[in-house]
Amino acid sequence: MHIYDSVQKTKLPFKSIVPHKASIYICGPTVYDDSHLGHARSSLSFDLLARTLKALNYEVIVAKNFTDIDDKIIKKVHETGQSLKELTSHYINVYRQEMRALGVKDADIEPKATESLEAMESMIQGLIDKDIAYVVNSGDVYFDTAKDENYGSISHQVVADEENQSRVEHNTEKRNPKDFALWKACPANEDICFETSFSKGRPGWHLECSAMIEKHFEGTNEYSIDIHGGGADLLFPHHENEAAQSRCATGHELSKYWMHNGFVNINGEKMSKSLGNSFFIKDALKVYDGEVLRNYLISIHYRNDFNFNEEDLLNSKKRLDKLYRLKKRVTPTKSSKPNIPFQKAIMTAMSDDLNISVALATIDEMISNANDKLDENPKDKGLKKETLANIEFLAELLGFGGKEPFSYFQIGIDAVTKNKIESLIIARNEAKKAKDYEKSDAVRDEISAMGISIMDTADGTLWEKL
RNA sequence: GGAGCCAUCGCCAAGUUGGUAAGGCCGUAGAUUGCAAAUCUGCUAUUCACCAGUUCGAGUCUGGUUGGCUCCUCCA
Repeated sequence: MHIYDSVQKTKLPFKSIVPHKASIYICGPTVYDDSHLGHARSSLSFDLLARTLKALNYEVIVAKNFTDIDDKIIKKVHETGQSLKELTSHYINVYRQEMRALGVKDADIEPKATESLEAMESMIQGLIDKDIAYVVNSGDVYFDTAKDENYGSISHQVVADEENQSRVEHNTEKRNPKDFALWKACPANEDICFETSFSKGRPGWHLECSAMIEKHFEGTNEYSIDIHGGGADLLFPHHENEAAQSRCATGHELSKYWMHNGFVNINGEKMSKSLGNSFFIKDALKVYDGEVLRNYLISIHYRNDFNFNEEDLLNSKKRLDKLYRLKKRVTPTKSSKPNIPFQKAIMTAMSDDLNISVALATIDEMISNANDKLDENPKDKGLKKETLANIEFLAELLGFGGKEPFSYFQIGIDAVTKNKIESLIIARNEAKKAKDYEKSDAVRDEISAMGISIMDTADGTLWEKL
């Protein structure tokens, strides 16, 4: 397995800190709003990573956090009148459902910030004791970046004169403009806050992840985890700060490898909350099946920017349709073992920093070969069994192709419509038998008008929803 | 202002140690079919934004130019 490390900016062979085990931590969502396609892509990217490592016989532990306390959440609590718990658990549940709809496997550990306050407090206290962190009059606790000589080694952002360059207004109590909050004291009129030895307040965003990683992973004396993942926008300052805190708190590096996924753009523009052009997963799922959406979102390498548009989505759906048509041809049958060269080719591609394009090309080739052979010998049982095994292998590794093929082509069709289609097909076949092609074509037009495509095969007339 | 990424056929897109351009969509010719659809086969980039350099040889390395994007502010 080779993965691209964003810190060293090069592809590196993956050597886990404990042999045959891989620990992965992914920065999850802040739960105050619905998730958008960017969250989906990030999740999908690391889902693919975890699945690939599992297929390579690693024992994989994935942790993905929920940031369930921060200013935006507090603001929304006050706006809606809901309790903190009501609000955050709602969005956590929605997130989980949406991720499942996209075929993302649940993380093994899903820590919440509010359930990790002790770990945070002790990490902060430890940094204060070492004089790496300091408490200011307001009660805020800041990290003194000047105390960490490796600060900047993650993102390579060397901000020499940040005070002049930055557009941020700095708290004048900070020792250094680069210093960032580990803990934010709450205003007197704020009741959503937590008591600690240094002040009543809430955790800083960067600190949460560091504390949760230390809480849930054992690590070694070199690293806490193998891979830390997240969106490309988190590299700086979020991951830089995480790394600094952890380095100073534990005496070793936080993560051996850092991976960052690219953005999802809509109309060539970055999708973000502040731009207000978010495409929410819930809205996408109203129009497209979760598996189709997954297949599309993973079809472009995770580090590239992703330009979402319907034409490309339909293109990728066509490839998935072909896979399911092949599955239909080999159903029903019992699977045997996947074809070894095929399996190897897919694993080689995915082991190369998740080279999905090569994997997809390999799948297209497998489909083409299988169809070709089935054209020659439709009753080739051995081929059918192997083909089904190939598809099942893909379903496990890439998370698509696992559905029963006939139902795949009937997604969104209710029983009444289904009956109507089937009776029309019978009517058409009767007309065909009588060689009344004018009538049979008219019936076909009627079926097409319903958005259904039909195809005459040796096994009878099959239909698909377009 | 600082840091960095990207530019390959009409569209999407692969191309780790430089060795002579994967795959999909679309289009097109054919096999098959009552006609379609599906499936299969053939064809479809002397060329990788542009210029210069290194080299026997560069899409791949170096320098520059142009164009697009991101981070430095909550953000996946």
